Amino acid sequence: MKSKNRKPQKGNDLRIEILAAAGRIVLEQGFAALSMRSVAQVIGYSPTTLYLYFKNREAIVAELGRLALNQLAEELGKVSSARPPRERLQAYASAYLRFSAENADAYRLIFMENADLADAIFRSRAGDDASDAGARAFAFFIQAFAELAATEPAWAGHDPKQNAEVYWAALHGIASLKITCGKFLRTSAGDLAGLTVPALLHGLARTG
Amino acid sequence: MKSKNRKPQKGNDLRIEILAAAGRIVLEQGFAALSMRSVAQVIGYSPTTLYLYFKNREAIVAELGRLALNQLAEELGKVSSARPPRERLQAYASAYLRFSAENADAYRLIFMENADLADAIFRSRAGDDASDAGARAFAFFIQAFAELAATEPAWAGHDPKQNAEVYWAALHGIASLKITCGKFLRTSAGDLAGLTVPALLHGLARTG
DNA sequence: AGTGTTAAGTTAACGACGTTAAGTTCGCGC
DNA sequence: GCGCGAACTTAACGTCGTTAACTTAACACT
Repeated sequence: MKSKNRKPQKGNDLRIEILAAAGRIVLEQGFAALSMRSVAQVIGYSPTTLYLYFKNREAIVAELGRLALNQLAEELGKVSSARPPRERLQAYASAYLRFSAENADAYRLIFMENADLADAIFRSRAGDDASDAGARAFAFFIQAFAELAATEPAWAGHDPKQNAEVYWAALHGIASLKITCGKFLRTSAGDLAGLTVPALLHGLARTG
Repeated sequence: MKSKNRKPQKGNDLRIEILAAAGRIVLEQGFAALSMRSVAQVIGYSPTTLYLYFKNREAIVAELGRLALNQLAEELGKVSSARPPRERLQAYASAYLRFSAENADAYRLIFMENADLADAIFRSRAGDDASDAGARAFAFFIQAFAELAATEPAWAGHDPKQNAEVYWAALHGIASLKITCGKFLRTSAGDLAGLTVPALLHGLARTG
C-alpha cells in the first residue's frame, strides 16, 4: 500500500518536511518556483495545510533564511581562531564568498531582499537554541578586529565594530555584485577579495 | 467635458506617459505596487493597452532601470574631471551613495535584482542616443584610476579596469547593505565611504 | 458503548496578478 | 461610400497567496 492515509502527524516532522521541500525547490528551480502550491504538491498535502505550520509564505522564506544564515555562521566558525587576525580575516573572506557563490539564492534571500525580510531573518526565532546567527557571524569579524586593536599599535585607537562594518560591506559588495552583475565583472570574486582585503587592512590601519 | 475621448494617440506620448506613471508608482508606493493594472488605471487606459507599447512588465521595469542608470551616470558626470583623481574618487563615492540612498528602489532595480534584468538594463536600447549608461558610468571610475596610474609611481603597474572593479564593489557593498540591512549598521554610509575609500586608495597603491 | 471535543487536513472560494486572443471603434485614403 | 489598418477594449486563462467553512480521525470521559 502507498499509505495515503498518513493523516494526523502534527508536532512531528511536517514542519520540517515543509522546510525541506521548500529548500529543495529553491535549490533546484530557484526562488521564483517557491509557491505554497508547489511546496504542498511536493510533500503531498493540500496548500492550506502549510498555514497550520507557518503564518504565511514569508514565514517559510524567513525560516529558510535563518537556516542558511546559521550555515554561514557555521562556515565562518570553521576558521581557526588561533590564526593571527590578519590571516583570519582573509580566511573569513574566502569562506564568506564561497558561501555566497555556492548558495547564491540563499545569500540573496538573507542580504539582498527587502529590509523586513532581513529583519525577520536576523531576529532569532523564539525557542531556537541556535539563534541570532547574524550576530554570531558578525562577532567573528569584530573579534578579529578587536585582537588587531589589542596587539598592533597602528590599530590602537580603532573601533572594532566600525572596522567590522567596513569589512563586511566590502565583502558584501563583492558577493552581491557577483550574483547580480557578475557578467560585467572581469575580475573573479577571489581576486577581488585578494585585492580588497589586504588593501583595507593596510589602509584602515594608517587612517587612524 | 472631461474629454474621455482621447483615444488614438499612439506614436505620440503614451509610451512616455506609461513610463511616467510607472515611475511615479514606484516612487510613491514602492515596487510591489507596480502592476500592469495599476499603471493602466493611473493613465486611464485598459491594462492590455500597455502591451502595445511594451512587450511585458519586465520591459517597463527595464526601461525604468535604464532611465535611472542614465540619471546615475549624469550625477557622476557632474563631478569635475579637473579635480585630482583621488579627490574625484571621493566625490564619485559621495555622488554614488547619495544616488543609491535617494533612489533606493531604482538602485535596487538596477543592481540588486536578477541578473537577467541587470543585463536588459545595461544592454542599451536600440535607437537610444543616451545609451550604454552603465559603461559610461563605469568609465568615470576607470578614467580616474588610469590617471592615477599615469601620474603616480606607486600606481604604475596597476590595471585601471581592475582597480575600478574593486572600487565599484566596495561602493556597491555600502550602498546595498544600507538599503537592505541598514538597521544593523551603526555607521552611516558617508562614514563607511570615508573609511573605505581612502583605505582602499592607500592600500591598493602599496599592493603593487 | 456512546458522546463531546479537539487536532489535522481538505474543499471551495476570493481577489489580484501577467498575459493572450478576439473583438471593436475610429480616421484616413481611395 | 468603402475598405483597411491603427488604437484600444472586453473577456478570458492560468497562476498566485490567503481565508472560511467543512470533514475526518483520535482520544477523554461518563
